[in-house]
Amino acid sequence: MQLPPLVQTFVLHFGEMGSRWGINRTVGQIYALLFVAPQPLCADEIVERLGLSRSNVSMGLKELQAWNLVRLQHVPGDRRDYFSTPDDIWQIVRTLVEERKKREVDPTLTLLREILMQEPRDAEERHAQGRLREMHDLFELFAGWYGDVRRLDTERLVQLLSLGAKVQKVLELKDRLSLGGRRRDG
Amino acid sequence: MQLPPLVQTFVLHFGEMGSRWGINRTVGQIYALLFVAPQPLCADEIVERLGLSRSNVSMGLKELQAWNLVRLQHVPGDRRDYFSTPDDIWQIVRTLVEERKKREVDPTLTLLREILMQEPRDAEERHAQGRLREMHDLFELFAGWYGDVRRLDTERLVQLLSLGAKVQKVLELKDRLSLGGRRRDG
DNA sequence: TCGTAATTTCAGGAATGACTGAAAATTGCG
DNA sequence: CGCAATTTTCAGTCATTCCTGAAATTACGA
Repeated sequence: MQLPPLVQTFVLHFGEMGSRWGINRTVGQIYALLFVAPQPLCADEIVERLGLSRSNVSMGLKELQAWNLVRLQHVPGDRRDYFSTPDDIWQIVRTLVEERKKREVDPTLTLLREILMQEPRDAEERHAQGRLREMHDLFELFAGWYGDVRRLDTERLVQLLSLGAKVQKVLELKDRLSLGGRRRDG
Repeated sequence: MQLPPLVQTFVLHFGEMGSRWGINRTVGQIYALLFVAPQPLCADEIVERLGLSRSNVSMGLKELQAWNLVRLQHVPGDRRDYFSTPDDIWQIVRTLVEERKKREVDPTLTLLREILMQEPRDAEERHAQGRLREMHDLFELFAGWYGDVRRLDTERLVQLLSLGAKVQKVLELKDRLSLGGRRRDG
């Protein structure tokens, strides 16, 4: 591995983190390298810097493309593919969350709905359905929140996150101001 | 595997999902089973229902305990340990997020801070630090938001999530009402 | 269309992680 | 304390995933 020490530390850490996230170590390392690179890299450059085989890098890049996490670019007069991550880190976050939702949350919701449609055969199944309904409602709540929030432009999103729980204060203020308005409960 | 069909569907799915999350399939299955069980189960019951070896179940339960995801209980007049998940699903969510933060976010933040303390040796390292500062700030933002929000009681948290981006509307209202107050930009 | 550069595929080997049974350790009771 | 029930540990085996080099395929310019 032929990297500046500072970059190497990060690449190794990110590779390990990747493996705790169902992403394999190599893919994590490739992504980390692209993330900090000042300009797009071609596969051979990645091979050289990370000390992986050419085919491994090819597969890793393919996986990252399947996740929409890297962009493919071309340098004029050069036939090789060059890869980079979006400059805007928020774009990365949005893609990551979107893809994970698509692969994990949505199928789980589908399955939960199917299970909840079934007729319970006995008390045990009835109890299980109750629990799974709780889980279903939880996932729906998160999915709904996310569906809403992802539409915010980044500036407003950051504003919201910066407020944290202080939003609560604003809501209380609102409640006091608009008691005549529509209420959630009742 | 000796389970009601409805439960089996869920257990198998959850096991697969677990393996996309750095949790092994067996541990995922054990957790799923405990989650839907109407009463606490002892290790032998888990062995019987999931068709795993006794030692495998023992290791799985140990891991779940390390994550604070299961509770150990005792039945009077019975020496065996019985395990269950919290009745309150929000307690489960809180634990899960808390543990993942502790194991993944916090160490990453520590590493990023260390990297940012170093003196860059060249333009490449300088650029990498710039990118890593962006990542650091992003993680800090999320960590701060989470640190705030986790203190909310569940009712208020649900209220907040239900609102979704409509919170934005309330914030705009607030801005209009309190123009004399502190402003974020400027 | 040919030739070359670049990329992808894939079968097999390497490494990692999961699972098991047997044995050791622990626990609670008489 | 001694015993039996229960749990845990661990070395070995099994399964899965990862990684590689060689060969096939694709893409492009002349």
